[in-house]
Amino acid sequence: MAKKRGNDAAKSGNSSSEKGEPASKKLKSNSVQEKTSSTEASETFHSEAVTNSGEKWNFKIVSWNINGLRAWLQNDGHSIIAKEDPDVICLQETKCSKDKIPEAALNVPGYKSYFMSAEKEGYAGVAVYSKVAPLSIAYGVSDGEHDKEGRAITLKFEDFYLVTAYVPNSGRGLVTLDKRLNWDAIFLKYLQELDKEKPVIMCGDLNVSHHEIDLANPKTNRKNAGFTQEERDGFTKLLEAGFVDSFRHFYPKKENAYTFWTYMRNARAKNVGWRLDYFVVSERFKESLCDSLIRSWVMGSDHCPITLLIHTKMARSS
Amino acid sequence: MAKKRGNDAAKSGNSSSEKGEPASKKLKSNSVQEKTSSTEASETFHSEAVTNSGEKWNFKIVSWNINGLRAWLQNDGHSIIAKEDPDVICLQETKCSKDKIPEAALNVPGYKSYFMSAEKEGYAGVAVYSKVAPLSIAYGVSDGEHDKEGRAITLKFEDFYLVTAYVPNSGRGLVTLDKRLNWDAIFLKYLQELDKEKPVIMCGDLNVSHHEIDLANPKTNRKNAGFTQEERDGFTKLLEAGFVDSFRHFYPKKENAYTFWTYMRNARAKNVGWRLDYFVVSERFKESLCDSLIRSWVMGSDHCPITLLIHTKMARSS
DNA sequence: CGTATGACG
DNA sequence: CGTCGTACG
Repeated sequence: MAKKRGNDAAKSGNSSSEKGEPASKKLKSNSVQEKTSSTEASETFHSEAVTNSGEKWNFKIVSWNINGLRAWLQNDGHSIIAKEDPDVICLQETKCSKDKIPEAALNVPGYKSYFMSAEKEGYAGVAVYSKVAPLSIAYGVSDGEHDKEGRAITLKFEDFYLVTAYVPNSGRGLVTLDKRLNWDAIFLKYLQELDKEKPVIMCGDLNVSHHEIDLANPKTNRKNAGFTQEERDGFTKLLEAGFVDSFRHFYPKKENAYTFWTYMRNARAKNVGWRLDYFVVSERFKESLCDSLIRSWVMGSDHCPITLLIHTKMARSS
Repeated sequence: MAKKRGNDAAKSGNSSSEKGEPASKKLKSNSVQEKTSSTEASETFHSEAVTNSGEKWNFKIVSWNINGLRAWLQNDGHSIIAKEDPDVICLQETKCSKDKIPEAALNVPGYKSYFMSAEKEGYAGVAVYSKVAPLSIAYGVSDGEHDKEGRAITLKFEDFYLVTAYVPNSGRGLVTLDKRLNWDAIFLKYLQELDKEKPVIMCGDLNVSHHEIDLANPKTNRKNAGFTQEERDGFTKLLEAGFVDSFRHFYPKKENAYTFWTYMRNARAKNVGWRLDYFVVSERFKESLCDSLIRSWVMGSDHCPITLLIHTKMARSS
């Protein structure tokens, strides 16, 4: 039977505490706003977010670039599933061929699991766990070259498509920028095709920080992978095609909000980071959004998980 | 000026405590023999050993397969030099090209250093540190193929040659047994040539356990690298050519005396080991030997160091 | 800096 | 199991 969520998660305090500048987002009148002033994230997974029309969230999606499934398991990254209890969790950079996926990752109680690995050992790879079995599932983006690299999985649900992607990194010295720009074009078309049928929720490591606000050192990274004009333009083009950066939808001016910190130079402790991970949704799906959150305190990878809270009317069983 | 040793090292207790079955070796009458019964090594570097004719040791040589110079430095293997204060220390498997040797290993106060690295990065390689500058030094064994792999250094001293060697491993499935047997023949000739001129002290990782007593699991290793009949025969041939296994000279029946334990299966804690490291000397040099010791408690590699105590009449400065 | 390979032991 | 190398990020 369909289960309502959001309600039962109600507790005192800390809801919406990540919101520096709530924008198009309505806050519940009784929400506690302490800890709201700084850029600090509160270390809770609780939220009472609602849609613009006041419907409480009842479906949660997590996305996380885990930088190696096996290391992530050892680092207890896995525990995010118990803590967030998401309906769907999408993982990028599993770096693990299918036959080497540990039992604990293959069979997660309560979830169906889907994997797409790269041909190259220990490279790229994505995975999805879903409580609800999708109507159908598709691997890749229908491109011979990109699909060798295990970069996308699409789940068709009743009222939306969910696509998770690990977008090609342009590399040191931008040696693979061409591959990346080729992906951007192909991927946009892919999303547009899906969008003709149903609203799309696309999430993952998009390997770009869109604007200066989206990384700690915009000035010095203009020529570096993840902040070249070409990559930024690719993202702009995506939004212009009728999609929305859900985090900026809720927090248009929030600074110091990142999802990736290089392991080098103690960057995470200093919050010298990049926002590379996104939930991007079809324009018309905005009305179903309740919140878009960055779990910046969650360790286990050089990226942190991000969480999307939505209200869906589709039947859900768990 | 020449400095006498052995004497000044005198302390109470624990001398000769490694000796399970003292054989051709004379014990000092006042030596304490507690801890002598078991196979346990006492954790001391002290000794008052003398030659058959009663001359105290005054020259100490250490040999150690360190399994990676840089890791060994990090594991504080380096501290053996302060603890043993050897006149010469020979290292095998430095796994480090010359240009990558850390400063701390290049310049050891009180020692001259000599390195022979393999062409292949991170493979094999040997090194020698000596307080006394040798009369001359030679790298390799005058063989084009073997000498690409950085496997031997020869130091010419007044009254002996010191050769250190890292003998080729025959490999899993004995894939490089041929290379190994080729080495054995070439190396034996090389030693015999030196032996014509002066007595030879040869030390290092010979990658063979000679007899069943020299490894924990002789039955199951008959077909494995380090205990094949061919490798054992090679060692027998070396001894038949007029050389002596100094450890067996002193301890002909001592069991459970090993110098290598695989990192796998907790082998070292269980003393499931192999005696692969040796001091082999010219027959006529026996009269200069004071002791041949295994420092089985010294950590920092999957091998432990071994120590040779000799009496030399050559002038020594320090 | 850290997760992956693969060679070697 | 652990130390190397290289690729990748």
